[in-house]
Amino acid sequence: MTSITRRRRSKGPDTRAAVEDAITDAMTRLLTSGHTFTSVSVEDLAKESGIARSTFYMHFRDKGELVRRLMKRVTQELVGATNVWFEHEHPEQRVVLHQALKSISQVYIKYQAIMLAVSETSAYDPDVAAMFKETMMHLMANMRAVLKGGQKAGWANADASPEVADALTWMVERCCLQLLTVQKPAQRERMIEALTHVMSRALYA
Amino acid sequence: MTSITRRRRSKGPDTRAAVEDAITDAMTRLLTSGHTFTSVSVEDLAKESGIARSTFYMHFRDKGELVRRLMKRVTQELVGATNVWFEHEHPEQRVVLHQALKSISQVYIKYQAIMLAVSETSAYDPDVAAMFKETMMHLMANMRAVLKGGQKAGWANADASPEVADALTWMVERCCLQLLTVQKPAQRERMIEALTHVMSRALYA
DNA sequence: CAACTATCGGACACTGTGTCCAGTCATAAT
DNA sequence: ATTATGACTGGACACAGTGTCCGATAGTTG
Repeated sequence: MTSITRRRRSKGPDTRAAVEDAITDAMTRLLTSGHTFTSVSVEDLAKESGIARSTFYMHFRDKGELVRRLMKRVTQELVGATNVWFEHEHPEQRVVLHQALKSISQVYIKYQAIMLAVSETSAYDPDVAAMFKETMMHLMANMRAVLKGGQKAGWANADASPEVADALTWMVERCCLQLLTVQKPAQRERMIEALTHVMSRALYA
Repeated sequence: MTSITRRRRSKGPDTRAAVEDAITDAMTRLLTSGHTFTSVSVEDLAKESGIARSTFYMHFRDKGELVRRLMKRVTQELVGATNVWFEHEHPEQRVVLHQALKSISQVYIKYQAIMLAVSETSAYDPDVAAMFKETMMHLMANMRAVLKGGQKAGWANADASPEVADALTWMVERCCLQLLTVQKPAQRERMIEALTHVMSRALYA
């Protein structure tokens, strides 16, 4: 399949990717400049991308697919950030947890336009919602695993149920989103510290 | 103002309220039967309410205003539920906290159609978002006050910052929403217990 | 009975969506 | 150099939904 798709008949070396980058870049630009994802029409997007409206539909089924693809890019990086903690040899150290939460928040900040678009869209687009849910499930599973491992190793609180891991995961997600509405780095740091506090208290024995 | 509005010229004793109840009831019915708020058009709603589409606009500026009014009803009850804890003489008792969280979750369950509609709409409707934010601000302020009071009284963890209160508030909100997708009472109880665990650990000295 | 007014029901202009297709044009194959 | 290819254009289309407006209808009140 790939080779067929990539046989670059006509046009430049990698037109397909180039156009799609132009579109995703345009969307990111529009979101960054204050527009809501919902408020950006396909026509707006086409204009900003410098393409015809119908061309958009040659690359994406609808606006939802655009978000889904943007999300895919971010998800990997987000999971990577969580692994700072999940796969660390010493997850029982508070500094490690704090650093992981900082990394996670940095992913949110780096891709804030996308993160906000995802949380906006997943509220009403079933496909985006499913994808978002899947990511959350993945993170919750990891969190549960760390907790279980910690309980075996003795550093984690034996009273903490798997549902505690779920609750903490949701908390981190929501708070990172809230973090984006805050500008001052000092305030952001305070919020990360608060997350560290709640998590370490809930999990550590 | 009220007396002017209530001068019931024409039609039954309280036609205005009656029609609006018919509309809100119809929306609740449609949401409960599986429709998304976004997927319900004003025409659908009018049909279900047994009124003309144009009549809807005599009572509500748009669908957003309908949500806002539904939300208003619930907010009071929700705040009431939180006061089980906020205004209790002994907020340091774990059972009191647990009971408060149970009350909160029960409000979410009772009005689940509305809660889901609000969280769906506030993602893209600025007015609904503002209203939702206001409620959250209110709850966070209360949570901060309890924490501060507890620190003075000595039962609360001195290390817990005001941001900890904020994080916990967001956690409870998100988790109660998630609670609605769970059917089994036992699982719901486990989730409430998890919230109790995290909160008591984070706050109590 | 007459005045009032909420509701009806249909028309209107508008915005946005997703599909389709004939025409253009740069490129790759011959 | 010529031709075939296929991505892109740009405009038209049908469709769904929104919010406004208005004449007609019908029930209530004085």
